[in-house]
Amino acid sequence: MNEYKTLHTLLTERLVEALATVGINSELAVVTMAADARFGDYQTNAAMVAAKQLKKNPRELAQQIVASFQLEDCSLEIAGAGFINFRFSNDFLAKQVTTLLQDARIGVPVANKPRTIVIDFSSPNVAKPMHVGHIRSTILGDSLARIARFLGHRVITDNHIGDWGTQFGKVIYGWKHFLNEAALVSAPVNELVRLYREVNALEESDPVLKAAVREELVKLQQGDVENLSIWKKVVQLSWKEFEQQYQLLSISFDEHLGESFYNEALAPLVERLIKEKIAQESEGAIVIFFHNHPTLLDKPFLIRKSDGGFLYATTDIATLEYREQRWHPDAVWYVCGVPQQLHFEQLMAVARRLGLNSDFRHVAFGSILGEDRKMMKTRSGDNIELGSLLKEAIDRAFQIVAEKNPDFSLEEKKEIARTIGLGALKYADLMQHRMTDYIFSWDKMLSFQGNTAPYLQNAYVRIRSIFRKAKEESETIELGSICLQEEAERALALQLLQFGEVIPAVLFDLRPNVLCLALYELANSFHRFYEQCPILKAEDAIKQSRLALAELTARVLKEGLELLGIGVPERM
RNA sequence: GCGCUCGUAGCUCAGGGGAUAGAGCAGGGGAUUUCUAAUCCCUUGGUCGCAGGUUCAAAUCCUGCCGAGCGCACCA
Repeated sequence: MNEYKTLHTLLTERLVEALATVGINSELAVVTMAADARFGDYQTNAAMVAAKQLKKNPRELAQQIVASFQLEDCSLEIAGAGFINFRFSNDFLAKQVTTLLQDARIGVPVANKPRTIVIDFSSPNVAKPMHVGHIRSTILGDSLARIARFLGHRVITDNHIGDWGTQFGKVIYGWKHFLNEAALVSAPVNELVRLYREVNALEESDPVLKAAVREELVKLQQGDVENLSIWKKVVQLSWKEFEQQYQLLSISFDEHLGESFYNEALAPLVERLIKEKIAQESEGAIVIFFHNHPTLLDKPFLIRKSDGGFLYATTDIATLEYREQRWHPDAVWYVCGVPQQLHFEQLMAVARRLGLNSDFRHVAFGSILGEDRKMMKTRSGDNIELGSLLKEAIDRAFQIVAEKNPDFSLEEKKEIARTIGLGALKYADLMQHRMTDYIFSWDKMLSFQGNTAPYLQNAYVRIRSIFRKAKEESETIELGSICLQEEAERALALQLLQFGEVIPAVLFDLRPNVLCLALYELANSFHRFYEQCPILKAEDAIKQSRLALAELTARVLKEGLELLGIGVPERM
């Protein structure tokens, strides 16, 4: 499959040649998918752009380009102000899509320059449950990691957990005075939260207790053996619970180097930054100013508090350096909400000043809102816990499956419910443009209509069903070479061929919603094909061709969903 | 005050220099002796927040304004 080229690549290469013949800069060889099927399969606006630069008539230039363009299986036409439209022959598309049957990568090219990419995402806080605030980072980050890996990049996923900070004073005090051992065993993080809240409440009216809490924190920071061992247990218990949730979500990390991992690096780091005149004292604290950044002029970056304590900015700088030393990354992606935009802008400015020139990207995203358009919260105003969200997704999916297929075994219903419920939850997040705030709706994400995971999974399930039936009818199932006669077949084939173009495009601006849309359109094309083109009842050659199209569709759907971190059931 | 992000159909959202601005839901009308109707087809619906500017071409880029959300010194 080395010589396989996507339709887009093929057209771009030939267009470069044609433009060269006509004497036009090859940079203008930009090919896009046609805006409308009426205009063919692909189009280029090169003639219009070139006409402007060369002060020539766009349609005449288009004529010359078309005359110089060489690709047998593609017909060209000039339309409108100077658009050039490309339309492949059915035979050519059929031939191309047939070759995909032999390709394990279903037409997705491997990156020609593999990069080392560190992806920093999820980052929950120890002794607190994960909540809605972590969901987008977790799902988005995982999907980006999967896609980057599939394209051949070296990816390191690092969960920068919040395992150090002032909250430990309260947790340790609570642990020593109010710990309920039984509760700690059954629901560890819940118990830790209870301790935190109890101490927090008492503290307000009790200055003596407040001082004692403060003392526990200081002892921890100074390395007190007992407090350190309590802290370790708290971290372990929390991580264990996080891991269960990640496992349920099929998400894993290469590293989970939390904030505490960098503790010892912080003091020398600040000293060094002061010595190098990058940081300076201001109002008792140590800060970094950005005199060369107009928008950051009045926004210093605090790296040491006036009481000597460090901040997450300090840890982030230490992390920056650690990652550089250990992995020499070409890129570092921080998958973190848009409210932290300023922090990352500052952090990246520091990185540049330190001479780090990886491609740092803040992969920002908007908030999840409730039906009232406000940040999603429980009725009492607390954050909604991830665990309860996952459970509800599965429960709701179970209801639907049980209603639709009461005869499935309980075990199968449960498994299908997990795949559908969690898939729906993930997909609802990923199908959204990441910058927009979106309104969370169970009914929408679990619907079988529209751009949802169940709709895509259903398309896959229908294909599996066809193959089960085919197997009943005859022992061997033959996938023949594909021929495209019906419009629905052609449209489906084109969608299949474009999978290999979409995947790299997702990484261009780090937006899996592009992939979601492509998969939705594929499923939609398949459903249309399914309605219009009988498969098993067709005569042999057509049957084999249509089975092949169905098989490819199933593979693309499965692979595409996999890249989103979503599974597919065999039945539903 | 400064900054960031966003204003597109009744609702939820795509589209981020190109052709007559698209989907889903909701509303209306159809299709089922079936390979899963958990689907498909048809249809109603829009001054792309407002005003300027750049361009052969602006929902898209620039400026200003209005509106919403979020950040901006010792939390993360």
